[in-house]
Amino acid sequence: MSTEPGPRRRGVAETTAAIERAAIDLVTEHGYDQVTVDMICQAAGISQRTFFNHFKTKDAALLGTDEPAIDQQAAREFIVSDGPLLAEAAGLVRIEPDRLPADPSLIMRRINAVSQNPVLLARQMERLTAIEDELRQIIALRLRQDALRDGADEAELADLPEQAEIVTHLLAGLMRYVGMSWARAAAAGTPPPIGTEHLAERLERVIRKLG
Amino acid sequence: MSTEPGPRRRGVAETTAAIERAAIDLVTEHGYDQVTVDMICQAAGISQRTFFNHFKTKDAALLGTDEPAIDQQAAREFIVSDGPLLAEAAGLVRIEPDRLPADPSLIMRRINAVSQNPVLLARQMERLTAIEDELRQIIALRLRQDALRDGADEAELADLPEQAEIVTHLLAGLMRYVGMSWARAAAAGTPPPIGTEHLAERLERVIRKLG
DNA sequence: GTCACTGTTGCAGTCACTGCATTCAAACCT
DNA sequence: AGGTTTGAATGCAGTGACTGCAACAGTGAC
Repeated sequence: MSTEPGPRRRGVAETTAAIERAAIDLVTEHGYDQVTVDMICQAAGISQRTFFNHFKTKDAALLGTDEPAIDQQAAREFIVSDGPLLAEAAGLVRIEPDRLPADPSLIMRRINAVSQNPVLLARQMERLTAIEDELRQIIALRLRQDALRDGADEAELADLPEQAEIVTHLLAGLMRYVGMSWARAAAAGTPPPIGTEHLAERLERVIRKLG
Repeated sequence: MSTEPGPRRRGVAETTAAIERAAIDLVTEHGYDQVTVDMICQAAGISQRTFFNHFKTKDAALLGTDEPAIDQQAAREFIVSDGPLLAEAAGLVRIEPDRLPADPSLIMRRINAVSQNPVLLARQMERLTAIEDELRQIIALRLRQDALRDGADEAELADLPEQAEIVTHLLAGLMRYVGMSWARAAAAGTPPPIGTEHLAERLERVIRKLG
């Protein structure tokens, strides 16, 4: 029909990357509401059906395939550590490096796009809830370690699961904070946003007030 | 045309309530995915256009018009109090009584429906973010009070806004916990779910571990 | 060459949601 | 009472996200 010979055989990874790039570019230029899936498809040179073969939703394409996950090695160390709980726990959540887009500038543009769109920001935050379960189990183990170390009684041990849940939710809130400040710094042009180290001292001060 | 004489003049409130009731009933019976807006409209005896005149989205009809809000009187007391910060702050968020549905059993059915649907649960949680801004300002005022009382220095005062944001996010996580346990208790049939009083002692124990 | 595999596609259809113009009952006015 | 205004409800046509299905075309294996 045209000069393009049927299906482009460029492999899953390339097509996926092309979609992500097109999506970010368009949203950066026109804003979230003004961009349709059809526009993204056209820019990426694929059909709409192909788009939805690669991404479950329009939002997913904008957020990318790199999801936050728990660093298993760090989790093992965290469980037996006796350092500041929240600050250490905040360091558990990472993004798997091999899932990151090949083009590094894409990350920056994505952070920019996401931080300027309430809808995307909300979706981004929702992703964190996906790992909350895993997180809760790790925190339960850590609390158990702490309790045993302190020689806790029966009643206190029984309350640990519930406490783990509270801590997990507190932590989820904290991760949202980290995400937001990261996005904000990125949007403002400040190059390397905060890590969790910077957070530790501040958290300590905050927690002292909570009692 | 039919026996029904044109548009039912039953007032906004009644129609809204009818939609809410129909929505909850259907989702309770068939599950979220199996219920379409058309079905809700038919059950409520209205047109689809009317549905969207009353609710912005399908989700909104299921969650109801009663949104969480900050109790202004409680907020004023909170700012000058020197009690446990997080536990007290968790008590600030209420649902305006006059916004609650007339039929009390509707609330129970709604909590049940929402707690069994991840999508709705997520939307419910999103609503909390709407008041986070207001919350942050109140917490900033409270932190300022605390700081002045303790005779804080210049540097510490400058850090207060950032601290207020951290506390707000921690608190947001905590409110999600309260909401979840409430929903869980309701789903399990346990009649009166926890209040924030019950939370206070537990929180104290948790926070002691966070340092 | 044939065959299985896989990435891609078109198409038809569903569902959520919107803008616009219209209708009808009730309240208001004279 | 008769005319006007108002506000809830509606029909309709259209957009945009998303799905299921069947088909098609390069790619590599035998």
